[in-house]
Order: sequence, then structure tokens, then C-alpha cells
Amino acid sequence: MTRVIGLALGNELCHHQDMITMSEVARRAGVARSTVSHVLSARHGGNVRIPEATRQRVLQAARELGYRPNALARSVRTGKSRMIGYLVDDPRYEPYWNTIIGALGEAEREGFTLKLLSVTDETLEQRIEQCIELRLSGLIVRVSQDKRPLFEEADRAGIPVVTVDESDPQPFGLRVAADDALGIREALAHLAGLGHHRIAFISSGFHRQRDPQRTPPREAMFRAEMAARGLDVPEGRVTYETMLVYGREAGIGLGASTVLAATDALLEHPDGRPTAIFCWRDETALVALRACRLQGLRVPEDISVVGFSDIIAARLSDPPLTTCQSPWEEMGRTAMRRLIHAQGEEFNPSPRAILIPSGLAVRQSSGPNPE
Amino acid sequence: MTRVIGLALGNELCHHQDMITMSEVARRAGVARSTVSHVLSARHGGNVRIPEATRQRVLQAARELGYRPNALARSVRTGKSRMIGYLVDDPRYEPYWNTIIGALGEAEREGFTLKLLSVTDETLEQRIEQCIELRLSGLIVRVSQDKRPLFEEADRAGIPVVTVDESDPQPFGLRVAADDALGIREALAHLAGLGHHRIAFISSGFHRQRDPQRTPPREAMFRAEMAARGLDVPEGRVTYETMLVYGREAGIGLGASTVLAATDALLEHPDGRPTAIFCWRDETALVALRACRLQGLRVPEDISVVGFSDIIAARLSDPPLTTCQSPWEEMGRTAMRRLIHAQGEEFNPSPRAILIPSGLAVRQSSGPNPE
DNA sequence: CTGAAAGCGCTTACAG
DNA sequence: CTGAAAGCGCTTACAG
Repeated sequence: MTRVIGLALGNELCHHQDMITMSEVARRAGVARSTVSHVLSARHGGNVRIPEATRQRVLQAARELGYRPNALARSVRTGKSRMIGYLVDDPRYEPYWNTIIGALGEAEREGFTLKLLSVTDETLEQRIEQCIELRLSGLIVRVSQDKRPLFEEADRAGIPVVTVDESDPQPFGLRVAADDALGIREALAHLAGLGHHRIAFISSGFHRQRDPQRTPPREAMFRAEMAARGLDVPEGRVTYETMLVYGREAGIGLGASTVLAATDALLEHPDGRPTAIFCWRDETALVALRACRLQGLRVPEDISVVGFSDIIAARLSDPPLTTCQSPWEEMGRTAMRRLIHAQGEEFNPSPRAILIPSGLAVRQSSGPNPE
Repeated sequence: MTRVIGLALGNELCHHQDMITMSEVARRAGVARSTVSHVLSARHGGNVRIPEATRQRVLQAARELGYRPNALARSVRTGKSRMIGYLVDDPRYEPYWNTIIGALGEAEREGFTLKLLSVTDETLEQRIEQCIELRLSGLIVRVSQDKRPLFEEADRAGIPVVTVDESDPQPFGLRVAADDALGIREALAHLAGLGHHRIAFISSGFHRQRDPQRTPPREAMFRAEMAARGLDVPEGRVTYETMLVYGREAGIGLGASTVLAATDALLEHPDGRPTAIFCWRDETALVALRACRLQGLRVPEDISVVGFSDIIAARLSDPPLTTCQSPWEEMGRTAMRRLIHAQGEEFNPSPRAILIPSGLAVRQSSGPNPE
């Protein structure tokens, strides 16, 4: 009724509540609701064949009325929402962002839809419940806390989960990660090829805060690769930093940054100044680059600096930063693809991890060993 | 039935299809479905008061069964999806990303959920239909094409729309944008305070490609502010660039970049080299900074460089970039807040635009006029 | 206070 | 080929 009035007065008064329903299309076309459903969902699989004339009548009625199927109702009925949830705890971090973009593109290609959910330590549980209540068809997760409860809950609800950029093996779901070791190997090969052997590393102080017993993953790979090349990593040639890049407490300024100290400590190493500094992330490398210049060193003439991630800032810096490239978007695409292909069947991925090769972007912050 | 088997064999076999339903909770608690609904939706507004004992019985049954309400079914019933759609055509662009993050945070605070949709010239129409079919409760749009069809469609479906970072006034919905003029005014006050008067501008070649008749918005503001300060902008002191920053064809390298040419042209201006270069975006400013150095100029000792946006790279550059700060996250929050507050009523915002003040982050790329 | 009933908009066997 | 019926999981007047 309201709709009729709305139409009479013009489109301005047509509200959400007034959406055309399938029954109205059926009435207009003079057929049953089920026929409309058949025509519009175009399921040519079933042995339902609607004569062209009827089909056209339905289509036209739908067009004339401006009918828009209610995807929600369809989901309730079919039990498939075709929505994938993406849980992130640090959406501001550019690499995670890129991963989301990859996942989004793939979802849209496949007619799925992406729901973005941010997570903090306090809200993880609540978000998972929300995902279950929304009957999501899958979950991509990039969260740095214990994910066991997540997996258990999601598993109970039959929601497949894939984690992204998680370095630890996990006993559930699927893990899609970059093979950081590859990029690190390439970077060291690059530096060694330039004649460097005193290569220092600035590592993540965050990983250490979380678990002091364990070597941060990229640092471990660095050490392993150095060892494989027969290069020494004496005490003190690895330092740590905990610079906050995003949000209110961001401490990028050199004054507040712990990168300055981490770099200075390397430059003053008793066994001699390193000729190259490799950093666990680009943000660190860029500030380290500044720190080197403050000490009067030219990059790359006097010292080489290499980062990890290939964020936009790496390309925009002066000189542009040589850095390891993780395939962020590809990780997102892969995660999404796997989730979509798992629809309708038990999610028992094998293998339980997909490692996507990382590479190296050689730019101008690395040069020959000056010695 | 399946569920019973599932339970018998352990959680591994519990599938999505086996989600507990409200009827089962009712059966277990020995009450009617409607009672369960009343208890769980906790609508204390209606004059429905369930005795504590019954309430507890229902709650316990729900807990024991691991009941999770089906948000989709609820949405179908109530007609409110509490999902907001976010349409972006360039999600890789850091500022847009930040706007999304602001919107996401606000949505979650209010118990709404965010659906991300990317848009190209070809897919806009299709995406809008999708939004309508999903019965979204609102739409935030950051798209640089003609949005009239979008507004018409959404309006017909009763979906409120707010655009974000759109400089042109529009006859529909709400527009949330940054007041770029404020930041530009502050930047010029800052530069003038440092004694600069030969101030150049590198403007957007993209805007010009789209509409050659019109001065790009920030350039127009720059010219207006310069005029207001009585400062001359002779022919040739504004140049244009079209550097692609994102995606496959990104041409950030100085060789491929048009920023190099735009900067060089300014440095060779017949009326004398500018002592400050103001750029329409940070990416441009960072490359211009490199271009200046390539010409043997020191920043900020010989020449000042100022950007616009305050992307992460601006803080990480050497020297850190002085730049106008648009309130990206706040724009997202505001857009989302307005959408949420418009729920249930006609969306007839007044005024039709909200401008959020931009500011200036003074860093080390700007210094006193050396002359 | 509680429950039986109608209904949201759709899909899907199942008869005709 | 087409339609009447049952049902997805929920909410919401409306009686009792």
C-alpha cells in the first residue's frame, strides 16, 4: 500500500520497506512465485525448463517493477551467505591492507562479498561470535594472538578459516604465508655479490617482547642464511627496535625512535662498522637510512641499507630502498580462492600451509662494498 | 539428525548445516519459540517481562546447545541488515584506506558491520545492484565517476548514501570532505612566515586530463591563497604531473616519472628559481624532493618542499616531509556516524556537506628562505 | 507472563 | 512445463 502511494507521489517517497517482492512480480507476470524464482535464479541445472515466452514475461515484469531479489532471504533459505569475513588486528599496516585488497579482488571475481572486521585483544571472541551469527562462508584471519579458540569456535560452526601472514605452523585450517626465507636469501646473495660480508641486522623488538626465548622469524632466517654463506654474525651485529609506526603513539620521529639507537649501536660495533644493514621491515630501514646519514654516511656509497616488505614509502624514499618483496596481494588472493573452493565440502586442506615465494626489489639503497 | 551423529562422533563432524536453531533451544528449555526470542533479543522496551527463572532456563539451554542466532534471518525479518557498504575505486591509495579504517571503527562501535566493495568504471552499476540486493543499511562512496545513477538507484531502494573526499557539491545525499583550503592556507602562512614568496606548485595532471577547462581544486585553492597574500604566481610557476603510484604500471622511478620534469621546469623558471615547492600530494612532494637533490639542492637549506595528505612515507622520508594533514579517519568516522544516525528515517541531511578542517604537520622539509 | 499463529522473502522438492 | 506447499530461522502483534 505504502508503495502505491510512493509511486503516485514520485520516487522520493519510495522507501526501503517498499522493495518489490517476488510475489508481486509473479502476480504481474501472471505466474506462480516458484516460476519467478526459477527464471530469476536461472538454474539450468535442474530439469526445470521454462518456455521462453513465460521467461520473457517474468523478466519484463521484474524490470518494470524494478524488482531486486533479497540476497539476505536467499541466504537464509540456502544456508550460504557467500560472504567471507576478514579479521585483522592491524588494518593500518600497509602490507595487511594489500593482502585485504588481493582477497577482495578475488572475492568479487567469484561473486562473493567481503566483510571487514577489526580485532583487538578484547574483541576477538566477540567478533568470532559475530561471524558465526552472520553465517559467513569463510574467514581470513590476520591476528597476532592465540587463535586456538577462534579455530575451535569456527570449526564448530563449520566455517573454514585460513590465516594469512602467520609464521607458525598451526594444527587447524589453512595457513597462507610468504616464504620470507627466499627473499632473505636473495637479499644476502645480492649483498654478497656486491662484496659485503660485514652485514648487520636490525630485528624486531616486538617479537622478543612477546616471547623472549625465541628468535624473531626473519632474524632466524637471516642468521641461517649468513651461516649458509659462511658469514659471521658476531655478538652485537644484530640489534632490536620497537618503533611504533601507526596510530596515536606513532614514534617515527628520530628522537622518539628506538631505530636510531639500534643503528648507532651497529655503526659503533667493535669488530668494525658493517658495510650493509639489513632490516626486518621497511619502516625500520628508512629510519636507519636517516640515522646513517646523520652520522655522515652516504647511502649507498658508504653503507648499504636493505628493507623488507616493499611498502610505498620504500619506492618514494631517496634513494629508493632495496627491499624484499612479499607477495601480499597474492597471499590474499590465494587465501580467498582456497576458501571459495572449499565451499560445500569439509575444509580439510592438505597441505596445511601454502608458502608463496618472496623476492627482492633491487633499488638504489644498496651498492658495492666500499672497502 | 546429522547433528546427533556429529555430536556422537565429536565436534569434527559438526557442520554449518547443523547450527542449532531457536526451536531447539525452545524445546530444550520447555518454552515456546517466541519466549526464546524475547529472552535472547532482550527487548525490554516492549511490555514483555519474562520471569527470571524462565529467562535463566532459556539462557542455559542456549548455552548448553551452543546456540548462535542467525543474524541473516533476523535481518530478513526486521528488514534491517545493519550492514554498511563501502564503495571505493582506488583502495590502494593510502588516504582512502585510512578513511575506511575510520568508518570501520565507528561501525563496530555501533554494532554495525562493514562490507567492502571495490569499483571500476565497468562494475559500478553492478556493485550498486549488489548493494541493493544485500539490503545494505547505508553506503559510503569514494568513486571518481559520475555518481548520479548511483544516487538514483540507491534512493529508489531507500539506501542513504554519503560520499567521502568529493570536492564537488552534489544534489543528493551527504558529502563529507576535508576542507583542503584550511591546510593550504596554513601551509602558505608557514612558508610566508619563513620568508618565502617565490612559491611554486606542482598540480594534478589527472584532474586536467579529466576536465581540461577546470583548475584542479587544490591548485585553485593555492592560487586563491597566494592572491590573498599578495603573492604573485606567474605563468609557469605551476606545473603538472601524472605519476602512477599504485598498481602494475606504477611509475615511481624517477626515470619514468613526470614529476621529475615538473620539478625541473620549476627550477629553471625564468623569473628565478622558487624557494619553496608546494605539491598537491605527498607522493609528488617526495619525488620532487629527490629531483631537487639531483640538481644539487639541499632540502630544506636551499629549497623547501611541502606536500599534501600526510601519508606514512611523509614521516619516514629524509628529511621528514612538512605536509597538510587531511583528517582521513575522521572523515570516515563522520560518514559512518551520519549513516547510522539516519537509520529508520528519511535521509535528508542538511546541510548537504560536512567539511572537516585540515591542518599542517610541520616537519623538516621546510626551512627559512635562504635568500 | 507465555504461546500459537502469521509473516519476512526466498527456494526447493513434489505433484500435476 | 508450472504451481501449491512446505520450509529456511527468525520476530512480532495478538490472544489467552
